[in-house]
Amino acid sequence: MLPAVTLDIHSTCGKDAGRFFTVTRSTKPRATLKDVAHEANVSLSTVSYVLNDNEHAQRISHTTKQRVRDAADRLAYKSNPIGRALQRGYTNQVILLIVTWDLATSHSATAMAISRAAIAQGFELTVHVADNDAEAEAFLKRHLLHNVGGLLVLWDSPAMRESYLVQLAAEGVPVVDLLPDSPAGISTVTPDRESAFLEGTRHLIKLGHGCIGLISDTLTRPKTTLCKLAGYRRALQEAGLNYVESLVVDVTEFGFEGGVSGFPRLVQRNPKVTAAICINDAIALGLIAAAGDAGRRCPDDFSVVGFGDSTMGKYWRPALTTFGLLADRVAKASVGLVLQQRQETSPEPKTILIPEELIIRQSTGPAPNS
Amino acid sequence: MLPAVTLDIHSTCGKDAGRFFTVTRSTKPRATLKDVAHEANVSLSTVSYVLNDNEHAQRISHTTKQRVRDAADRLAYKSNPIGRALQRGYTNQVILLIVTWDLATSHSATAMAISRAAIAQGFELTVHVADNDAEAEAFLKRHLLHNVGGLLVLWDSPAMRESYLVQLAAEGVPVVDLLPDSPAGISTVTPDRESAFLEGTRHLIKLGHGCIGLISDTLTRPKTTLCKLAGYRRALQEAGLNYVESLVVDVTEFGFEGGVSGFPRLVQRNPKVTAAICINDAIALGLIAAAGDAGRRCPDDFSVVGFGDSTMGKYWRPALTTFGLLADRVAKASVGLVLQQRQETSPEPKTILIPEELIIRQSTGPAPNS
DNA sequence: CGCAAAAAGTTAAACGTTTCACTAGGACAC
DNA sequence: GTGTCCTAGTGAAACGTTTAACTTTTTGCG
Repeated sequence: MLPAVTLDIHSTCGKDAGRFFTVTRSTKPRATLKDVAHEANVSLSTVSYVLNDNEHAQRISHTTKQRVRDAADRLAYKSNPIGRALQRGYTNQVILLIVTWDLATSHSATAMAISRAAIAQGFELTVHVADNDAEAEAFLKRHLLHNVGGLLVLWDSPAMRESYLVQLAAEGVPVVDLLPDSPAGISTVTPDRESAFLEGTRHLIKLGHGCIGLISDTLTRPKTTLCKLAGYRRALQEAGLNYVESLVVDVTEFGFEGGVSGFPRLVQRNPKVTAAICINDAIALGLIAAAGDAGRRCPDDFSVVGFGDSTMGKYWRPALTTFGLLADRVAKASVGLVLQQRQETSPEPKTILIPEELIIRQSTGPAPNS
Repeated sequence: MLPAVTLDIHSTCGKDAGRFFTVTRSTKPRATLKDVAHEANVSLSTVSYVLNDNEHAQRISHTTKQRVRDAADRLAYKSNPIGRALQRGYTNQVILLIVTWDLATSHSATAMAISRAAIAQGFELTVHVADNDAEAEAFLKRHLLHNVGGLLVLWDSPAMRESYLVQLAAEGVPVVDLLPDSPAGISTVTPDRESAFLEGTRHLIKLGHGCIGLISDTLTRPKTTLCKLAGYRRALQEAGLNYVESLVVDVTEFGFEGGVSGFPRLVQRNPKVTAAICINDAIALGLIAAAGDAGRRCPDDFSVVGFGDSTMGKYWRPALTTFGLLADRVAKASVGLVLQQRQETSPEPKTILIPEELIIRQSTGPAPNS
């Protein structure tokens, strides 16, 4: 009945494994509506009405209701979601599709928050991690499309999203994209990177810094980085400061090492620079470390702002000033959007920006020569 | 048809939201087996046999098979997992239930790894995060028990696991526990904490340390901590060193601050101590920080070993010597166990221990006075 | 008393699949 | 010509729900 399978578990078996207390499976099948109906001496539909507490349930007498409920209790009846889904034509399952090379980052925290939010709205969250585009494609082609309550997508490649998400949305699946640069017509929930960098740069300006660097991605900047850059430029403009190309340093390595290599390049090109804002925390910490190695203490000689509120940054010394994403709000908003799209027959795509919170710690201070 | 819902999304709406490219839902329902049968001019059952490539499919001529497959392609038929699940009586859904107060740790990494492993075996992973025991209970009572392929559990409370998991297993749900101290009769996959601490303590002894502290949990030690303690004691015993009560320090705060407060207590009670092994990375980093504050540099004056291979520890200076869990192996083993239990009618509980890898970095060095 | 309308349920079809049991038609042997 | 076996399928029940449409009984009212 069940498909055959070959196992391949290479591992040591614990010494107290198999205490010879073997669980024997009870073969007694679970109670169904039919069983309850029989037990309560009513028809199957009556049981369904009572247990779902429908509008139709008002047409059923109180005594019968009680009899049904008692019977259900006696038989420990639990409704079978499969049967229900088949009849109703939809499930309460929301799928989170993650296609990305870097899982270490906040994605998993987002996933957990989404699970919570989904549960709160009566959904259940299925997480599908794909290692590459091909796997994700296979998944979408095969499994999906059927009866799913909604689809949330964390997919690095905009091209791939373009080719699949639009089609899915057209087929009636509520799709919400969690990264910017979404295809037209797809709803998006994403952190407000521009406002964050606006606020972060403002923070540095207010501290007296007049020459502020931006440590960025590789040259082929994704939309996420462009948003951050835009915020940075707006803050400079507001304050009447010039935007200088040389203050934006592109690092090729994405993490800590990127920050380490970025510092000398930034300082060499701009001797007067006293602060920098970085596109993520790891780069920021690398920058602090490299600055320290070069004899410039943070925050006395050099201020640094990160992005992402990593645990690393929290416990680093000096503790990192950074932006925390309100993962709960992202989760709530995206699940909410799915729900909303399920209701409407021709939903209008929405973009919801979730603000990031500036967390001021020790890595930013007054400009040294002020 | 769909349940009504009230939304409550408080957030700024992006300026380029709703580019007035509205996706209109095609109302055309998806093709079913029936449609394919009609298209190919065969009976419904024939289509089922062909598309599943059953043993019965051998009784069907090659030409008919091709006709069916062509028809399915033309209609873009995709099998409906709900219908299938209802008929078969089981799903390929594995549920990961996480009930814990600390989500920041490796749980989410494990979750992602399990998702991967599940997919590789043809399952899909549903993650259910519960904030407390009551929520988890509600979930198990309501949703679960039905048609689920398996249940993986990360639940802090052993008492709760005791009361639910055993019952579930008896009802035929393959249950795998991912924390130690499992109820009797439940299969477990868990890191081999004892061997890790054995190896970690050995590492310190080999470096010449003769007085090694252990920074532990609160006094009501969970099984996880007891395992670690056992490994520590075994290593001491092997080396002919005495086990001294005062070298084991219980900290009340679980994270970084715990390490900070633990250091003075350890040193005060044992002036000769030159190294410590900690039950997690955060405590270890706190310990290093506190040691530095007290004028004892790591690793020259004081060696520290952590547990968990956090990103923090990786980029800390000095980089932390710690243990990395092979999350992929945990995932593979646990999904494998679920599969295995599904096959057997009265499965024997197994305990699989996954080894942890000692990652030697900069926070451990030769004992100072050797 | 007679009729309408409300109250309290019941019947049966439908959702999409799987699979056991059956059959129509032909080939082959005797 | 009859019986047996094989090939290539078909028919129909079953899985557990939901729900539109119907029925039966009771009550209200003139």
